[in-house]
Amino acid sequence: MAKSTSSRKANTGKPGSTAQARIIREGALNQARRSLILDAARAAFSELGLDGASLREIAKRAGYTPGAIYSYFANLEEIYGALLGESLQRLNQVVHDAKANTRAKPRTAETTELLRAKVEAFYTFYRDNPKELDLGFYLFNGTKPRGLTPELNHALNEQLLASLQPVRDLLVTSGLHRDEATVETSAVFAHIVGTLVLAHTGRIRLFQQSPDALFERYMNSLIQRLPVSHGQNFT
Amino acid sequence: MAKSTSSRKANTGKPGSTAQARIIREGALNQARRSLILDAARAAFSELGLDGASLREIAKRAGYTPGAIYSYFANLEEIYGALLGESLQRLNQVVHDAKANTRAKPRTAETTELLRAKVEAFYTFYRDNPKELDLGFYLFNGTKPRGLTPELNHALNEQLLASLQPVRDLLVTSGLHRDEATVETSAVFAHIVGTLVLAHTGRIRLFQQSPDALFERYMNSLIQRLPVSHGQNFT
Amino acid sequence: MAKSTSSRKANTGKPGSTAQARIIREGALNQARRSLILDAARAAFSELGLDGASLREIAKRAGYTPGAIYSYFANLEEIYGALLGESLQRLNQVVHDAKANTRAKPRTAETTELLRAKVEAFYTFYRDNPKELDLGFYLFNGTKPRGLTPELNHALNEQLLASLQPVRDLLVTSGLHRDEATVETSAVFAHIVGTLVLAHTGRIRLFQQSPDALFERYMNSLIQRLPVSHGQNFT
Amino acid sequence: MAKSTSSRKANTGKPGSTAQARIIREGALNQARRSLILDAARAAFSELGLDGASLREIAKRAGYTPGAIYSYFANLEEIYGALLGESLQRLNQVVHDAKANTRAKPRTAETTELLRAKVEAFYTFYRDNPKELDLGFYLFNGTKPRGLTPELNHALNEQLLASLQPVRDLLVTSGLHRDEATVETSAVFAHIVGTLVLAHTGRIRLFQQSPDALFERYMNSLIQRLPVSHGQNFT
DNA sequence: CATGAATGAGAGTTCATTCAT
DNA sequence: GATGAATGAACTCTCATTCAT
Repeated sequence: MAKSTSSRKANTGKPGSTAQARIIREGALNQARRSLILDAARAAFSELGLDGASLREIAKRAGYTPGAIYSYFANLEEIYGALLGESLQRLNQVVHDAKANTRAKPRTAETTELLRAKVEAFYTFYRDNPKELDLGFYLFNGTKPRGLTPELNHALNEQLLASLQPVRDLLVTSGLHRDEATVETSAVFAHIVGTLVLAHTGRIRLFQQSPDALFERYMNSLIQRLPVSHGQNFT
Repeated sequence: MAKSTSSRKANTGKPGSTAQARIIREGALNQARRSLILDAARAAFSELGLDGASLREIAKRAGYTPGAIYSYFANLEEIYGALLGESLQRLNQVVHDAKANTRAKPRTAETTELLRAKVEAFYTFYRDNPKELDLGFYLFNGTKPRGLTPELNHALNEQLLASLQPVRDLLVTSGLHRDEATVETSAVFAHIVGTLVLAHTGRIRLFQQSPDALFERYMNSLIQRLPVSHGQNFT
Repeated sequence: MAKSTSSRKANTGKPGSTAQARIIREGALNQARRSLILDAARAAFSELGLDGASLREIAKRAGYTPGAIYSYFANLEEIYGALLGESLQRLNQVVHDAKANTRAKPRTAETTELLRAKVEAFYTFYRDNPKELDLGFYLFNGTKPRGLTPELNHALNEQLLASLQPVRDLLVTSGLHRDEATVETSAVFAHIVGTLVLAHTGRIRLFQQSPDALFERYMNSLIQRLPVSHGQNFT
Repeated sequence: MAKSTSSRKANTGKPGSTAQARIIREGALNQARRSLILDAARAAFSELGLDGASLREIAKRAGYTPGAIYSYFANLEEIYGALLGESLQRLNQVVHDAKANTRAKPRTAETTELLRAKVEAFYTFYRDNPKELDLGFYLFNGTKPRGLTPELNHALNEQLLASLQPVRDLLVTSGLHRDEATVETSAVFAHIVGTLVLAHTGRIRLFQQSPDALFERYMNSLIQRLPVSHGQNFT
């Protein structure tokens, strides 16, 4: 059946454009419109929160009728999943792209500075996109068990792990045992999440603290605790 | 309220009771029924999560009809607010009641052990009542403080601060400068929140970590960093 | 909880009317409004068929908003079930009330004439309320498995059996063995259903037949086959 | 249609073929694809029932997209109509092909046995294809002939009559007056339909009967009532 | 105080059908 | 002929809140 569809399709291509070209073109269009919807979803979500990002609202913002959305996504949760997937992909990119700031201290330990840069990239990403942090937490097992197929859940988890992998690797490079590196990665992740959650919910102001300061403090202490190359030990 | 003491209810007051006595008595009754509703709300909320704790559900569990709830609370969010207030009160109690575990090391630095006990009480409270952590985050979702009056918001914040005050005090006692103690309190709060958020959303399993281990690790490092009385320095 | 509700309710009755009286009154009101909705549902169903009898349509006809219906019925299927239950109750009544027409043949076998009257009552009921025949068939296992709890299904089946019980009893009285009476009851039921289905779908006109004639023909042959008292054999 | 032979398709006609030949060939193609769709529809319908046989589902099973269906059928109901037409055609075939089972009783009255065979073929057809019985009833639901054109309706009726014609003819051959044969044909049709409707809706189980037994019982009584050639009376 | 029927808005989803390509 | 995105209307159902009683 699937075969017969494609063969039929293959024969109906407009003259001058191969079937394959059309498929690619249409696939691109499709992808673009999916993106359009995801943009609308992200905007709705970021302005109104998860509860406000109803299918109707997303459709309205995307310039669609509600039913039209179902041409691109099977259901609302698939949109949420796609949104989170996109977010994690950007996070991944950001962390991977992060480079050590060697401007000020040219001859210091590069590993340490790279580690700092990567963790900071992670921190900054969620600091500046607060809702994307919510997205993951709202979506999964925890507070609001919003479906998600096990496969998607798994894939998303992998993406998250991948984002933190460079951090762990650098911790190992810095002399930490692998297990210890994993623990430290979890800890720094937890610290960042905690700091940002408090910041986003206005709790951090209670202590007249800034999230940036808290984060930097933790980062410094982390680096201090590393066995080698804190930058000071080879004057 | 004055209106509600209508003609057909006027003669239900017991004879021989002054108006004031009746008001007090009724106020107490009122308070009791508010509690009843809050109990129902807490149960519903803890079993079904925020989404499941609809007004209908709460009313049903409290043995009331939906409309009746509005005699005690202006709206659903006021219930949530009250719930959070209650939660923070319990948290306060728990932290204040926490005693140093001096069983094993009778002559060790009590301050340090008391600090550990208090922070642990805080941690344990939220670890064992995960939904109560959610509550605060849902209610004060950054830009969207869900219908809480500024006064209530302020009061709740004060309660939270009060819960952590003992921790800050002990940090000062331990030799930290006041500002530094505040920062450290924020940091430990953030770490706990982060750890638990990751735990509740299943994220911590990704790293094959347990929240307890992560917490204890942080706690130990915190105590290590204190200027005095780590228990080792006066053999 | 249930107890506390009722006790509370008991104390709030208006003066001059006992709580019980109010409950009865309100129960009656409730019942009346349920009836109103069922009337609307029956009308919608009879005019538009099952597909047209949407909850919206029923609500509109009853003068309600869709949501209001849910104060009286848990869901649409419960309405259908109630409709069918009501229908079967009327059928039961009609069959039970059917009396032998002894006007013309005063000294003939009463049993036979009573049998004829009962079966005819059954036939006439569905002939004159064609949609109510559909209702049962659409509702159950068959064509459109529209839910229905097993309990309700069972209850409805019992009602249907009860309607035909008098027929079976009279067949036994007429000398048929019990098993044979059951078979004959099924057969006559099937024949009536078939005749009416063909009539309602316009199929019977194809043969230029009238359902009444077909029915009477079958009835006569049935009576002819009875072992005793056809009315002619004891001049 | 003329429009559809558009410029880009004009040169797809094989060279050397006359316009008429092409029309015929295309007509055949058309017919074949209609069949393809009807096959899909029948499968969907027989597996999922009328409600499940949505246009989307049919299209999917046929390897088409929804819009493509409209090249072959004006709307969904036309598909249903065609499906019913096809069904009746098969019914016709089945009845016509039915031969007397003369194996056991070689010298018995052939007419009677042939009659039995034909009626049984009719019965068996609908017993084994229950959904096809539904089809007719859904389509011609009394007051609401679901979108069938009068012509189609007429044609379908003729097909149904034709299926039963052999039965009527054999009844005449068996000695029944023509009118009486028509009545009996209607009656047996009604009985079969009633029996099967009860069977398909699970109603027959209420009486612990099997449809086959009920049918055979009726068939025997019918043959018994025939004026001649029951096979026993002319040794 | 308490009831609970009712509102009105909105949720996600499905569908036959249309039409530009 | 065929695509498949899009419409628009419909679907059942849930909810916080109101208000006459």
